[in-house]
Amino acid sequence: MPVQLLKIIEGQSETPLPSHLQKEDLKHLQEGCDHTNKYIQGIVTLSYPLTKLKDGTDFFKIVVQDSDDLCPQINSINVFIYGKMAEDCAKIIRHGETFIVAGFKVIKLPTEREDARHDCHLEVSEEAGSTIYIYTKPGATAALETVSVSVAPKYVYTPLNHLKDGTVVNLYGVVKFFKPPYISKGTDYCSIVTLVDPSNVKLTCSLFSGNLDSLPKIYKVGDIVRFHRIKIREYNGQMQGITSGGFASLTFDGTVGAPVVPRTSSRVYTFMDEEQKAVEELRVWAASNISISGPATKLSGVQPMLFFDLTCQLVGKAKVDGSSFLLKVWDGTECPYPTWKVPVEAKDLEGEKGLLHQLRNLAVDILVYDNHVQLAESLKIGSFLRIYSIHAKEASADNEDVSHMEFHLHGGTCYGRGIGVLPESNPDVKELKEFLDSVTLTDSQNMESVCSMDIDSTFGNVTDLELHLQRCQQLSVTVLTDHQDLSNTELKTITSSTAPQQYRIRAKLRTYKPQKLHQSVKLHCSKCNSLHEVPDRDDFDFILHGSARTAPNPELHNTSWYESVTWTTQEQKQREIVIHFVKHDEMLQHPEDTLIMIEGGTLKEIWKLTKRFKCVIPVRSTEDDLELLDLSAPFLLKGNVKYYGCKQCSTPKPVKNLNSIAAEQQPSWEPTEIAQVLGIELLQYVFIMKFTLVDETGSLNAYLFDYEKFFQIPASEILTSNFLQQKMQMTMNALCPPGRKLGDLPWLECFIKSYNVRDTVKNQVYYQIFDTTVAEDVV
DNA sequence: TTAGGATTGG
Repeated sequence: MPVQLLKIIEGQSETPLPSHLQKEDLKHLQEGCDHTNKYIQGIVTLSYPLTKLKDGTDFFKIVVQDSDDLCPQINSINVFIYGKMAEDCAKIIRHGETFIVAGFKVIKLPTEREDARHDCHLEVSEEAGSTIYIYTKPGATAALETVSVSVAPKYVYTPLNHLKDGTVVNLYGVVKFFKPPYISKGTDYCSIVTLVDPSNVKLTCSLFSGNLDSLPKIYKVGDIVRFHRIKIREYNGQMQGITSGGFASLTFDGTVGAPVVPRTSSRVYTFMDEEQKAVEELRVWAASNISISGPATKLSGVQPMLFFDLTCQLVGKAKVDGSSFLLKVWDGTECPYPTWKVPVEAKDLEGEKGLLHQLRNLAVDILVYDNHVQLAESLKIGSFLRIYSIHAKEASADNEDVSHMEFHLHGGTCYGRGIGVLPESNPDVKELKEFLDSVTLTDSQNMESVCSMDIDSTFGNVTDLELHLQRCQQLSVTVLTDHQDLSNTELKTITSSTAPQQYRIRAKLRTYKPQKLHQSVKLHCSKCNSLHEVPDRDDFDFILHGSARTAPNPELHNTSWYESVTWTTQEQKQREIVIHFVKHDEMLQHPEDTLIMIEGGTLKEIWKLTKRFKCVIPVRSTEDDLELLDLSAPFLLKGNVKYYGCKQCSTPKPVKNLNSIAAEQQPSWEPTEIAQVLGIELLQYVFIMKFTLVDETGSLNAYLFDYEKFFQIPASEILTSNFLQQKMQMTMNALCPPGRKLGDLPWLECFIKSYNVRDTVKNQVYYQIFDTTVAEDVV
């Protein structure tokens, strides 16, 4: 969190600006772009009197002219300063002074400007984390120069690895485990919440409150919470959080890309851009660091001996006895097993009789026990619930031929067992409601046929909507290798959102580039992030020819760690070829285990040697050592693969460093290890492709950057394998069958992440596919 | 104060 600071500095040299800040030209300023590390500098040409807004906030407006870049079209901008900063600035800012601001917000107004002023204005305030620097002219009044205001951030958030016993702190965390609020044995409700954050430290909090509403509204693992004033204590050698006076919490959906709307009962809370940023950052972190259980279980998917969470609607309830209570719920799907019916007196059953009859095959009985009874009694018919850790138990009564399924919510709160009421605004509830509505509609049309069906015909009464859903959920030609819990985002939503974010999408591949697949293979340096074309054989040949002019140096033959053999070719123009066989334990190894270094060989000769020996390193002689060839040539050949080094990032070391690998007990001659001892930054083969993806709402171009995972073909091997090239072509034909209409293209499920790329003129958002692979059965 | 995560009974 940037420290909000307002300073007066005499002369620019006295206190330099923070080094991460870069000057932004007015003409490059755009609403919606990330200006986090930018500042705007200009001369104050106009200022207005300090005023107060309707809500009492101080407001100060100035006009700042970019003195370095007097672009005739845009040379000045309005700056709106709010709150304490407005008051401070109004006191000290004078015309002609240099004004610098970082941490501003760019706002575009709908009206077109006709003067040379920017059509956006800057909004500046402590709350937005802005920093203002004013360079006063020498000789300004002494009183002004002494003004220096330093404002501490309003809230400081402690990472979970920095918690100390006995402190009261504010913190953010991702929910790793929780028990929904339940009635404790004392006087309060209790909720247990275990948080984790990017420090990877866990914190379990015991939260108590007499008011159910003031406990965090956590609905699922992965939700993000902000706690204010939580007390930290040590318990059993671990830090523990516990509610203290003034405890307050906000809870957010943990889904990347979902709106950042806090769930809270407080009417007053601080929530600024910084909070939004904190939540978004935690979401992205959580997406790849928290394992969230798979898709929610529906009644149609329950298995015996399963504990599951169910999102459902309450349609009936009844007192059974002192220690158990019956809930009748449905989720629109039908349990594939016969379900038990808990016998209760008709007079004890609360709920709409007509609906209960209508739903008699879809609603299930859940018996809740002990501590859950009191809460269950208070539930309202029609409300939406999430019941956590229901036990699905297969049982058979003596008088039954077939077994049935029972649903129990056992007593206690182990594993978060409990009942939570979901608000109608909850996205899962919205989805469920839509589904239930459609089921009710269908049922009212053919109720009799549905109800007359044999209950054992498991999927006999699948509704039209379900059929439609099944069609929509037809198998994708790609599968996700992680984060299956994320729900899909429409492409239009993605293209209209700011980056960086991560999304799960379901789209069709309209086209891709390059169409010639071998052109998709590049070499990538993970250190400097550069991409290179794979050199062709002519390049290598040329370098080999060049190095052949250097005569082998006999003094370098037969050392302690290699044995050397020299051949003279029988061609007209005689050539000398030297092969140095690297020894292990002073012994030569089998050829297939041996690394050789070669001087003076041709492309063909080297290629032949790679078939016989484990590794081949082309070298040439210098006065006192062997050295690698130019890095445009492969520094190592192993199997079918030529390994290259990054020219920019490599600092070749003496070849004798290989000795350290040779001396290992069982030298593996791994290219990464060889590269390391030779000071080579290994370039990796990678597929780079551009996929044009479409769905019903829009399209976007996403880059595929894949070493091996997506195609399940190593990029390093494809250039030398006809078989793999054919396999890749077939894969692409499956993902994007040539000559098909858009509607007939298969679906792809992918993860994509958006990211910003800024050049001198503008910021652009790109998308990259990740954690996605071609489905096994596609090729 | 309460709970302090860590299933399986009715």
